[in-house]
Amino acid sequence: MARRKDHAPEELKSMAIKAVIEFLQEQPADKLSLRQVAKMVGYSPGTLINLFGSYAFLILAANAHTLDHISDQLESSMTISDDPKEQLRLFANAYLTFAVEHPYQWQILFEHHLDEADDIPDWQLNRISRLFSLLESRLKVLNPQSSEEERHKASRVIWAAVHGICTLVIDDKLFAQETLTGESMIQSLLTHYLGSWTLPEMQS
Amino acid sequence: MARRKDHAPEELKSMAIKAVIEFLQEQPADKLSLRQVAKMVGYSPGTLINLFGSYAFLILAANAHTLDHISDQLESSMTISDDPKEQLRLFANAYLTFAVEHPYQWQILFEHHLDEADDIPDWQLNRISRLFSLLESRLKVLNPQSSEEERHKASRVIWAAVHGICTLVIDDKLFAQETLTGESMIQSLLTHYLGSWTLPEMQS
DNA sequence: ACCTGAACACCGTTCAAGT
DNA sequence: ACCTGAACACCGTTCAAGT
Repeated sequence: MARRKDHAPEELKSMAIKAVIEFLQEQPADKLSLRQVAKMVGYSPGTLINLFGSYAFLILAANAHTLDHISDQLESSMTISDDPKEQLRLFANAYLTFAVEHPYQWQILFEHHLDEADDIPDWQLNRISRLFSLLESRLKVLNPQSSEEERHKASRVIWAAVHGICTLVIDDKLFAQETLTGESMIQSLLTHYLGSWTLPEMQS
Repeated sequence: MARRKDHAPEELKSMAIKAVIEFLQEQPADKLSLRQVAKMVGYSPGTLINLFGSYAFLILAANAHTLDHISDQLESSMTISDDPKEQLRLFANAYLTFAVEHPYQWQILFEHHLDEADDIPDWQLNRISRLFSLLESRLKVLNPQSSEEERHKASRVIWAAVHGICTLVIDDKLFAQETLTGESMIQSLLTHYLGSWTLPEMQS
């Protein structure tokens, strides 16, 4: 008794993505399944596979949505201040805030490993490189004498460090005293790393 | 036709753990399954569940093994030098090296989230806090005036940062030029963070 | 053209039955 | 006492059949 629902493909796609993200607000990724999502949107599992190609690609589409959301938040967080140092702090804290408030949604963004065959989609590359550009431009204001290569490296070191702080804070794997918050770690990281990096005789 | 194999429980346990780790040298965690492990050791899935309690606890036991292995490597890496700065660099690089050489085994160590109900086992707490102590003692040599709280924080910032570098290097999510290696990122991190952190007027 | 529902090959877990 | 094998309730994916 196959019954045609009146949803355009694109409409159904965004419904499925929305369902995934909704689910991840309360339950971890390993509790999620294609059949669950299908039930949520009122279609059969096969239909979703027809639409997205596979369950893995559905997750990938949801991750695209998440990444858009995050980059919007990060960009707008920067507008609060004009001081480049403060902007970097806001940037990093906005990232931490998202991770803490949506841990399961954030985790699946990095724990969903697609098969090595298919490469990273373009949209992801563009989003990320835009965020790195923002970091690099703030670094240039902080240290105009720095080379492009130095800023390239520094932006990635900072981003990886902030990312690591978020990961371990969420998983509670820091075995730290309660006084040690993610924010104060970011503060420490930026203060000291940038403190040295912006010195005139800075190198590498 | 149930046939009793002549393996003591502890023997079978270590066989299963070994099988898990062997598997993860070549295939990612999501390809692994209890039934696979059972086949490898020549027992039924139910037997392994009887032994470990669940599949999740089998993975946890394998992770305990991995953590032992890593902490051994980290500790011995430090003995190569007497310079505390160099020791920290060796420490971090040993961590990176393990992650790069055993990516799937390393990933499952952090991507295996047990249910929030059961807490972190003691062995893990001990192993990790020992590694943090090592970091903190090197920091004390570098900056004897620092307070215990400052070293507590700095050790966690450095560890989280190095961890983040490893994560993103393995997943190739840095969108970096080929000249930018994990080692050079660690170098940059330690040089600049410690450069500022060891200054006399250091604070927080 | 679009969608379903049954089938397939998996999965972790349980437990009565075998030795 | 120890282990198995069938059963159970899941899973992603495929595809002939329905509308």
